[in-house]
Amino acid sequence: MSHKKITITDVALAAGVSVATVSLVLSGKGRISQTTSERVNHTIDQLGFVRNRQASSLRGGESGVVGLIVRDICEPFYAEMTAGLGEMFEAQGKVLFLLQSGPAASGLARCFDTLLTHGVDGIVIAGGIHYLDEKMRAKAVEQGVPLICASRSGGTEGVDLVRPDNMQAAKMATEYLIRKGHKQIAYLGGLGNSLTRAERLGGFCATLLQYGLPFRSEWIIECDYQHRLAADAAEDLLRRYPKISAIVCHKSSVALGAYFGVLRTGNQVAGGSLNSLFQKQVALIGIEDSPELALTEPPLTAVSNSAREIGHTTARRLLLRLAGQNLETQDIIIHSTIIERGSA
Amino acid sequence: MSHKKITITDVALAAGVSVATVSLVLSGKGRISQTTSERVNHTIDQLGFVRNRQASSLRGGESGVVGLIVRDICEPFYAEMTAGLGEMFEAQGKVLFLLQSGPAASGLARCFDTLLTHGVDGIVIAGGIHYLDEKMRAKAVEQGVPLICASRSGGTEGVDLVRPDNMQAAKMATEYLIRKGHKQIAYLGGLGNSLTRAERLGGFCATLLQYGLPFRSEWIIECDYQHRLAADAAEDLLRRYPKISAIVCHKSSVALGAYFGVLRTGNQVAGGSLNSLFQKQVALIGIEDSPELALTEPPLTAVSNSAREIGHTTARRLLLRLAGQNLETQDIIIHSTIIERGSA
DNA sequence: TTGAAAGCGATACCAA
DNA sequence: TTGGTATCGCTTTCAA
Repeated sequence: MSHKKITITDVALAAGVSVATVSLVLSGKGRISQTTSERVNHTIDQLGFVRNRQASSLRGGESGVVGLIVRDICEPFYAEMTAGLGEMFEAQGKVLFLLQSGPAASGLARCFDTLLTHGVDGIVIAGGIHYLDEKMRAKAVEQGVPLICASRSGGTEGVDLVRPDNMQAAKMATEYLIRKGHKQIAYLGGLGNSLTRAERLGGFCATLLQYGLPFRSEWIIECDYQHRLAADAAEDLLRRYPKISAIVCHKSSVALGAYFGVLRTGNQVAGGSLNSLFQKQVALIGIEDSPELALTEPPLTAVSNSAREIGHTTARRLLLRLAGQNLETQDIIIHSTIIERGSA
Repeated sequence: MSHKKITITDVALAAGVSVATVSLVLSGKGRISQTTSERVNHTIDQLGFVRNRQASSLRGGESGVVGLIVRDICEPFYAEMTAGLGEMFEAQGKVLFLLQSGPAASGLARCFDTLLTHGVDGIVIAGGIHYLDEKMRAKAVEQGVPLICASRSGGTEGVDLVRPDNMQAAKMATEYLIRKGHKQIAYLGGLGNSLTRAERLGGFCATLLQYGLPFRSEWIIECDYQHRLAADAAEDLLRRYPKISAIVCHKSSVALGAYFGVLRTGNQVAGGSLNSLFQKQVALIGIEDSPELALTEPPLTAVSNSAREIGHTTARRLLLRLAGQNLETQDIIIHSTIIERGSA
């Protein structure tokens, strides 16, 4: 018993005007008299008419849909970036297709085709952008669909890219520790094949050099996303090199892990009240913030991840392209700020 | 210089067949000879043709699009549920519209209209479902668009709902503590107006009664999402009622906060090695797991949030409805499991 | 200011 | 097994 769907024809009939008029009222384009406009609008919500965007975009206009391909929406960074994107687009009356590419290369290509077939106006690729190949690029150009990447690390050719300034973030973190008087600083976390990590390490090392501090490669420790390993690694590092007085943590989960690692060594995390003069204090700072870091005692200072801002900026950039602007491809770098919480 | 878009007409022309034939090849419906089929397929990817789904769904078919309205994608629970939904739908060749309704009631209605206008085949509402009113319900029915809710707590009428079993989750958590020998158990976290909390409290109280344990309303403490407050609340609670030996935590962030609260009182969290016989041990258990809970020393036991499974189940249910099954509206309840980590 | 009519790209029915 | 063609709902000239 599905009530026959209401179309502009029905509206036109009921309002006693032509379909063309209804269409004009809908889009607010032609000059329509006050009275007609009101009458049409009235019949529209009397009949419960909903405009069919598929039909309108078929005829010529935009679809009002942008596609987002994200590797894994569960990663807080991408979740927040997605939220930022969504906010911005929804404010423009656009809506987001969300596809998850997963870890495999084939995922991206599959998502890409799906989006094209659905007639999106533009595509945002977030994460896993190294899988973006020339073939996809070409296809996007051919279809006239602008492409833009948002990622945690750099490295694409001929495509707009919005990303955090990993180097600057690490620099800020390191300088923060140095200004607090630390001279023996280690870097903990991330895996060797991570581009993001490479960039952050760059900032870390450069800052040490800049301040004339020693750089020791044994103080740069890999450890993967499993929290517990970060704690182990921190503990091990501190036991082996008791001189270390501060650690730059590759990401927030590592910072949290390191926090527990420090406690296990019997030392204190710097910033809290000094309970004992016999305990050494180790300072921690995280790159990429997360709410959990506010929780420890003392709470941990971190560098913001700027995920939401990256989302906003990406959306704005894509909107420019959609507006038909002919722009050079560009890397847009979003800076981070320090979120000081009292650890030092 | 946008290359004119390739349509099936172009393909038909190039392959020397009719558009009807191409369409049949595309959908694999009519019986087409091997040779023709191959020739068509060949020209298709020679010309780089991409099928326009807007056009096909206009004519009659499904759009292959499902709308998802989520209050805030940044909440890990909903992020993971979204991931589960996406996986399932993508496996069926469907794609997800993601809209964020935000905290306001108006948000839901706006998202809802947007989705209808875009011609989605079905709609999933995740979170904020108490804003779902009769008007929207009616509109969905009128448009023939199945509606389904996925949420953390119950309470809708006439709409399919997939949700966790909050009561059972709290029951499990409480029983877990009781079996470890605890008799003085408190409940910490959540706000009074939360339905989810009400359900969990129900399970908590029922279990206490069932085991003949005392139920004291002063041991049921509200505290909001700010982590730090959870620590304060736990500390305060334990100082005021030193008899309390275990706490059921409303969610994972509260559990983490409570962990620090316990430490501040000078007590130990149960499960670790006994450092001192003079310290009391307080057991913690979280409802809704999160990776951070594996991090503390000792790691915290929790009840799984089953977010991904809720996503899967919701998707399956909607797919049934899309397949035209005429089903009774139903509440589907997903059970939780204990993730034991050694705290007790 | 409004109306009539020609498509947009794909589908599906009816013929051939 | 294939080909013509009306049709989906809407936009957009061009006339009235």
